Amino acid sequence: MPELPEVERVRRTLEPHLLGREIGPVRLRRRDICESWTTGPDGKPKRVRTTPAALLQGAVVSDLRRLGKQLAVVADDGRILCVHLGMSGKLIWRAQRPRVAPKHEHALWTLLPFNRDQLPEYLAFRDPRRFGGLWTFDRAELLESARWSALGPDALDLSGPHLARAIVAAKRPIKAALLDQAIAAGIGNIYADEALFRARIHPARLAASLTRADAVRLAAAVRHVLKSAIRGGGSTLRDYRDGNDQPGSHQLRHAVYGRSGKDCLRCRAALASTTIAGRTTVWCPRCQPEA
DNA sequence: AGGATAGCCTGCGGGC
DNA sequence: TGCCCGCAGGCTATCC
Repeated sequence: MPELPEVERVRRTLEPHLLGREIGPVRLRRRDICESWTTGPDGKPKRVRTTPAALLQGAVVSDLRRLGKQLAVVADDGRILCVHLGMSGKLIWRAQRPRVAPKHEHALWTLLPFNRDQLPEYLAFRDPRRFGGLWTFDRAELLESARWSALGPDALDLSGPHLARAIVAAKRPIKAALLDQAIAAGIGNIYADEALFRARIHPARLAASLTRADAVRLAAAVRHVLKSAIRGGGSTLRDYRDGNDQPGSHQLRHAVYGRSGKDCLRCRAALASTTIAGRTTVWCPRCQPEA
């Protein structure tokens, strides 16, 4: 699924289509992919049935925000829609409504035209595996308090000192810590491996065993790898498409992910692979020593 | 209490 | 050709 760079590409490609737009009729085909919350009389969040209004029908989009792998469509009246793409989710702008709804297209928003002589456009959420989903809140602060507060800083801003502090006592592999969204939001399996390779740190090393210098180097590698992937349009292994349905090309630049058994691009040693935190992990035994 | 593991889903590619 | 298996970019609930 999309990790931070892919979600950021979706955000950037959808921005021109959505900002300032009024949302028309909304169609939710599968109710079970969406969760809606309002502020109760006691001020506490209250789960409610999803309505078209909760899905921003009638609202004007004022902002498109991202934290880690999550995207939020902000309306000018405070309503907010959070989208998580999971493994196979796509959020795609369409110039026309398809004659037949594509399989697994769970939600479709009408984007009203800016001028009367133009036709409406559409925004579609499609997610075959349904690991992703939609969350709506009647106030933007609810998204922060109910959902985004569980996330660490966005991985694009991950600082060495923050990472060092977060892992100082962590008795798990450093790769598992990188995948933990509470430590930094946005890193997934691809970019965890790529960042560890760049920082020359073995993925199975106990997180607490990293020196402060290691952590500083690793945080810089995370930022570099993510920024480079954003420039490359994200990684399209199979499914990923940006908001305009275009694939990325950064997969061509992966140094280790998906290259098990192939030569290390730095030293020519054969890349090794194993399972860490339940995920396939690839590294160079020579460039990323165990010690 | 933190950390590992199974489970949620569909689709695709490889091997037989 | 076709079927079955394993595997996939994420996260959570559950167990130890």
